[in-house]
Amino acid sequence: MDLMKETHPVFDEAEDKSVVRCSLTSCEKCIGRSVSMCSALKDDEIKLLSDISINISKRSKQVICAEGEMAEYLYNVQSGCVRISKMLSDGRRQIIDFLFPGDYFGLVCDNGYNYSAETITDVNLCRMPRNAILEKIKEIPAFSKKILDITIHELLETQEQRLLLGRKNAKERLCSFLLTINARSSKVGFMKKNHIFLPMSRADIADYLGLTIETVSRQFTILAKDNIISLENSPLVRIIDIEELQLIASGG
Amino acid sequence: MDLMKETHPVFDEAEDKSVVRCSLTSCEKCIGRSVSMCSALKDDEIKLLSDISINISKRSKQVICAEGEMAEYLYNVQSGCVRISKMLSDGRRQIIDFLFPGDYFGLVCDNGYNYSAETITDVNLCRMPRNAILEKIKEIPAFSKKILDITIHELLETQEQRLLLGRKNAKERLCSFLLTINARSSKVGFMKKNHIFLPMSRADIADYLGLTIETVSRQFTILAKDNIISLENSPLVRIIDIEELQLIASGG
DNA sequence: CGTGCATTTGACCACCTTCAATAAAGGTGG
DNA sequence: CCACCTTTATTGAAGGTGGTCAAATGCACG
Repeated sequence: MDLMKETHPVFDEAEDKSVVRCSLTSCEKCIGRSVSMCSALKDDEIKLLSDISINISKRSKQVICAEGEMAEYLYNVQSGCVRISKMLSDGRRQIIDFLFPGDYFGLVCDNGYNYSAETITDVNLCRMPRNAILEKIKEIPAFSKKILDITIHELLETQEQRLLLGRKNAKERLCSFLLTINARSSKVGFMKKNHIFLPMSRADIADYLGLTIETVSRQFTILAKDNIISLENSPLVRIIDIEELQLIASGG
Repeated sequence: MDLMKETHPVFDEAEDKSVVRCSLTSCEKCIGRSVSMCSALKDDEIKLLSDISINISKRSKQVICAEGEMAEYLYNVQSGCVRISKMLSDGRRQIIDFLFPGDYFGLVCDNGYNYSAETITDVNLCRMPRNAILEKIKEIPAFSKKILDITIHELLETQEQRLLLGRKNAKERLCSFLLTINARSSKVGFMKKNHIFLPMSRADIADYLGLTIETVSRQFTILAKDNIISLENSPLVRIIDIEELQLIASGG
């Protein structure tokens, strides 16, 4: 049974007791209140949302939702790291994004979810019914505008990523990745300057960058040998030469 | 001077006389009125928009706007084909999308345009001031919702494209491309069933698919030899075996 | 201290790119 | 209308970047 849990992360007996009704106080403390879509809502509007939202805790390596599944809910990441990905029938995988506190997912889909979402670390989520959100979008212009702004920003990043996948080499891809993660985690503010925490595996990074595990590992080694980064304490990466990193990332 | 025109498509002495005020009747005839963002507007709202919009005609191979430039306008394609692309400093290019009648561009940017737009064929455009559109978004919920829907759809397609660029091989990429163009041009309804009109060059297709001209050309030849498509009359492609095309595109 | 998994490293290989030549198509001027 | 030139597309041969396969190392956990 322990093995089943590992290979089929859908098993999560802890789920039941980890689901709790959302309270106003939990909304007050939520990071989404200041940086995510909820920041466009007034206190009384938040109240309406919190009434239909629940807090969910999940252990790492669990499935939150699967590609193709009916899209019932929208999720906001409150703590931890989530990956969203798409798959080809033979198992080739493309990771679309790594989500950190304040990010949400589940809005962008037509009919069913167009990607799977899985936890990378232990995660706290806020789960809202999708159709209720769509109602709010129609009713509250400021909310609609905020969602649009976030979606546009997401589209910009995805277009940047297409330039990476279509035209950058392995080294340039990894440098771009490190800078992206650095910028995002420093924005959420839970890392020392120029220190990057990488909760995801080499396989995840590879599937995000359109490379293999081996190529990612080799490029890490090369960047460390060239004194551009340091890999001293494992899941942490220290950026030594950020200018050089930026130069490589942008294609020389 | 003629040479300048070729290498620097920014020169377009015909532009002045090809710019005309937008009229209500031109809005009535515009394809955007039924399929694009304008479909969310009532007649009197269209009137307000048409007052601040102008119609622009451009010859093929002209620059509409350049990456990094101040984003003043939003454009709606009324006829012809436009490509939008991003570049690396050394000239490597990634085409983000080919735009057909009914498509618009210029909304998604932060500060300046994040991509260049160039005409592939002769093109008719509707040009609107960007900040006026942003005002309308705030004022008219139905308009805001429509823009959001279009943006979400765009994001879905861009994510699908990331799976292509990150994980598909050359043959799968070209098959996916042919199916995408086929679906889009049949939606606008100006092509015979299973006939695809490809106004863009091999170089454009290559830069869209993250490949080289030669690889694209070779894959075309292979698909034709395998009787999956036919290349008889040049810019037109006929799909012979669409099921096979779909099978290859989705990774076997 | 041994097992299991992730990561690193090495050797070889394949797909796509690069370079180069040829063919076809398109545009211009005589 | 044809000759000439330019541009674009096709095809071939050689080369390189990243993939595949395999082994070794490191690390966490019982």
